[in-house]
Amino acid sequence: MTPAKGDWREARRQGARATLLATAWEMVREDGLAALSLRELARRAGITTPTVYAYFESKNAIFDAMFGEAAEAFAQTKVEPLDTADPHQNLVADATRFVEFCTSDVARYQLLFQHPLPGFRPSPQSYEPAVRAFELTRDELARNGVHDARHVDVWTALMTGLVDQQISNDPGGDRWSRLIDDVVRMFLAHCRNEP
Amino acid sequence: MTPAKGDWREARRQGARATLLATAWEMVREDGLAALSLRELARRAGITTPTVYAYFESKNAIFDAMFGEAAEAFAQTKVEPLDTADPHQNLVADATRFVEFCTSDVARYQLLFQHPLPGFRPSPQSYEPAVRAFELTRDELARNGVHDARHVDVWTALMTGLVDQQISNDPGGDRWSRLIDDVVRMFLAHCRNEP
DNA sequence: GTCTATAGCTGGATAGAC
DNA sequence: GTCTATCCAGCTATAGAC
Repeated sequence: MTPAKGDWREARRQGARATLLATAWEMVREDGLAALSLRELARRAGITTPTVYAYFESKNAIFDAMFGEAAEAFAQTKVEPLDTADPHQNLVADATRFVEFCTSDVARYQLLFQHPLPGFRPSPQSYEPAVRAFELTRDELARNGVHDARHVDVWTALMTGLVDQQISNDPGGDRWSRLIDDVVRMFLAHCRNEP
Repeated sequence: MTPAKGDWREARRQGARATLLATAWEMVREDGLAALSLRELARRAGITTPTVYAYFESKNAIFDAMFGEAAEAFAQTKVEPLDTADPHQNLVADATRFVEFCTSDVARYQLLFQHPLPGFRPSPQSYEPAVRAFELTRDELARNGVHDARHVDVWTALMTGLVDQQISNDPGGDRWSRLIDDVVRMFLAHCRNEP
């Protein structure tokens, strides 16, 4: 058994890590992923730059931890059960959650689904929750009778397209997110007609 | 009338500018937009850093000129006439050109349609060809009986989604670009059913 | 674990000679 | 227009005292 003293230390350590990550999220939300600097991160957290290295071995280790948090948050959006017994309505709800998840934190979306950081690849551990979450979307589509891999790809393109246009051309608005209903109807009609 | 000597000088100057821009495109294609550095640009072009400032007043001026070239190239994809008399087939051809244009040069696509450079806004002159080109897509949709603004937004989301997934998850392949046919059929059927 | 100090690099931009 | 030389700022990361 680990002694209690060690637990305290470890808890303190994890708390400090969490504080740094929260501060890092603040920064990338304000100025984009590329603008994360360890100096500014340390300054905001009230420590000095070298101390950051007591908690993360490199800048990429910070991004990896952030990626892990983002993937976990994404997986979390899938566990709360959808409300209705109607598969169509559940798919709409799933899409709504997805678009909301992405547009509510653009930096998180970019870190998770685009690859805007040259030289950074998430570790398998950080990546795993995202894969798990994607499987659940496949299940949701299957309950709507959508099994064809091509149709699944059309679905991901549709979701990404709505998010991308919303972020790029109407940030903070709902010009594209309000189209979810139409788009789901269009998609399911298409899959039914061309199985 | 401008004397011939001035014309030579001006032509030389424009040629040097063009060389620098071509080199800049090379660099951003290799390493992304954020990786453009004036030192490296000068090195590759065989001049020194201060000389770059003889042709562009700042780094953002270079990005603006690149944006202008990208917008002009985009407009150019719209002027070659589409082949058939069938509006549906023309829309497919238009979509194919668009996806090809975007996926064949990711950096150009990002510069033109996403906004990945904090602090950079294209000048109106550079932006104008892109607006012109978008109007032509609206016309193409109108010839297919699509007039509703919501439907136009669904169209742009579809195109962006295909491009985005193709770039992010199958670079160099055709996993999403080959879905254009299906997607256009899906879209037009939807617009016909819900006018 | 936290600090001071600093190495070592890269960046955009400018001064001034030629 | 082109150069050398330089300024000033930013960055990641490390050494070593405490």
